[in-house]
Amino acid sequence: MILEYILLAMLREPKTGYTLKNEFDQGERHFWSAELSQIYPALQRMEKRGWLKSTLEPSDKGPERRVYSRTKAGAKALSKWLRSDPIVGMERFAYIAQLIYMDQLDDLDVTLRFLKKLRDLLADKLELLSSAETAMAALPGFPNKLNNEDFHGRLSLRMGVLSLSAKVQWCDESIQRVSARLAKERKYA
Amino acid sequence: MILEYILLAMLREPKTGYTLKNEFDQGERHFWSAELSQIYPALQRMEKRGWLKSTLEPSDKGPERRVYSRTKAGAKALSKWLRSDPIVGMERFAYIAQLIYMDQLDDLDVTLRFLKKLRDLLADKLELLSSAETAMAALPGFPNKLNNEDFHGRLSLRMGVLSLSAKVQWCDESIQRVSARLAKERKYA
DNA sequence: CCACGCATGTAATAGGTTACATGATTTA
DNA sequence: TAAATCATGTAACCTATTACATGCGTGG
Repeated sequence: MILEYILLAMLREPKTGYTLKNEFDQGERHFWSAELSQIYPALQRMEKRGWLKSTLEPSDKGPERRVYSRTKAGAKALSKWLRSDPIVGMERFAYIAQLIYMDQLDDLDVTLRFLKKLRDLLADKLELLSSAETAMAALPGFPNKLNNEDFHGRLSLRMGVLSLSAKVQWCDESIQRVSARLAKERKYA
Repeated sequence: MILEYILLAMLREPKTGYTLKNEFDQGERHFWSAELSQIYPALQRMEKRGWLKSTLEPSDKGPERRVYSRTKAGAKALSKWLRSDPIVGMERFAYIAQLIYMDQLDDLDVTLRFLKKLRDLLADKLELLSSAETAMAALPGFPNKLNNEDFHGRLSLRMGVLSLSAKVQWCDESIQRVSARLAKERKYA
C-alpha cells in the first residue's frame, strides 16, 4: 500500500496524523495527497504491524496529540520499498477523456473554450510549483552544495514543473490548431 | 462517475462490454483503463438508469453477446458531461514518492539506478504513443483534412506524447545531475 | 457568541483490482 | 488435448472521498 510507505517516509521525525495531513495540503507533497480519514486508520494499522509506535502528548490547544515514530521494523520496511523498482501506474486523465469524445458535439467552439479553461487551470498549478522551485533556488549553497534531502526534493519538483509546462504548451498548441480549423470551417460555411 | 461517461462516449456505435474492454487494452485509450469486472456492472447500472438499452445477439464463438446502445437520455447525459468544465484531479506519482524520500537511504547509487530504470519504463510507454502518432500521420488528408473525430484524437495523442517526452527528458537531466554529484562525492571521499 | 484552528476519530459510499466461476469454439 | 480467444458475470478485497461526531482554546 503506497500511502503507508509515504507516511512512513514522512515520519523521518515523529509527527501526528494531523501534521502529516498539513504537509500534504501545504503543497509540499505535489505528487500525492490524502484525507485525515485515510491517514488515521493507516497509522493505526502500521502501529499494529509494528512499523510505528505512538505516545500521547499534551497539546496547547485542543485534545492530546498522538505522536507516531518509526520503529526499526518500520525503517527496514521503508528501506526495502525505496530500493524496489519504480512504480509506474496507469495515469488517468479525465480531461483527455472529455476532449477526445468532444467531436461528438460537433461544435469546435466548445472544444476551444474547453482548452482555454484547461490551460488556465494547468497554468495555475504550474505557478505553484514554479514558485516553489524559485524558493528552492534561494537555498544556501544552491545548486552545488545542497544536502541530500534538498537535492532529491529539487529533482522531484523539477519533474512537476517540466511535466506541467509540457501540458500548458500542449494547450497553447492545441488552441492554435482548433482556432485555425475553426477559421477554415467558417470560410467554407 | 467518470468511467460511466467514458463508456457512454465510447458507445458511439452499439458495442458489448467485452469489446469496450478490448478498446481500452488496445492502447487506443491511453488516458484511461478499466477491468471487465468494473465495466459489466457499470453498463448494467446505466441500463437501469435509462442511459443504455441492450439486446442479446448470437455469437459465432462463445456465449451470446449483450450489445448496448445509447438511448436519447444517454446521449443527453453525455452531451452535458462533455460541456462541463475540465476535470483536473490530483495526479498521483508513486515513483516521485519513492524518489523524494530516497535521500534517507543516503546512497546515490540507488537513486541513479532508479532513475535509469524509470527512464526505460517511460521511454517504452512513449514509444507506444509515438508510433500511434506516426500511424495517425499516415491518415488520408493529414493534417489539414482530418474529420472531427480524428482531429480530436490527434490532439489527445499529442498531449500524451508531449507529457511523456517531458518526463523522459527530465529523467535524462536528473541522471546527469546525480552522476555529477556522485562524481564529486567520490572525489572528496 | 461564533468562527476558526487544533486534534482525534468513525461510517457510509464510491471507485478500482484480483480472484473466482462458467462454458463454447478455435488453433497449435 | 491443451491453450487461447470469445463472452458473461459475481465476490472479496483494497483504496479513497465525503460526511458525520466530538470537543478544547483563541481571537474577533
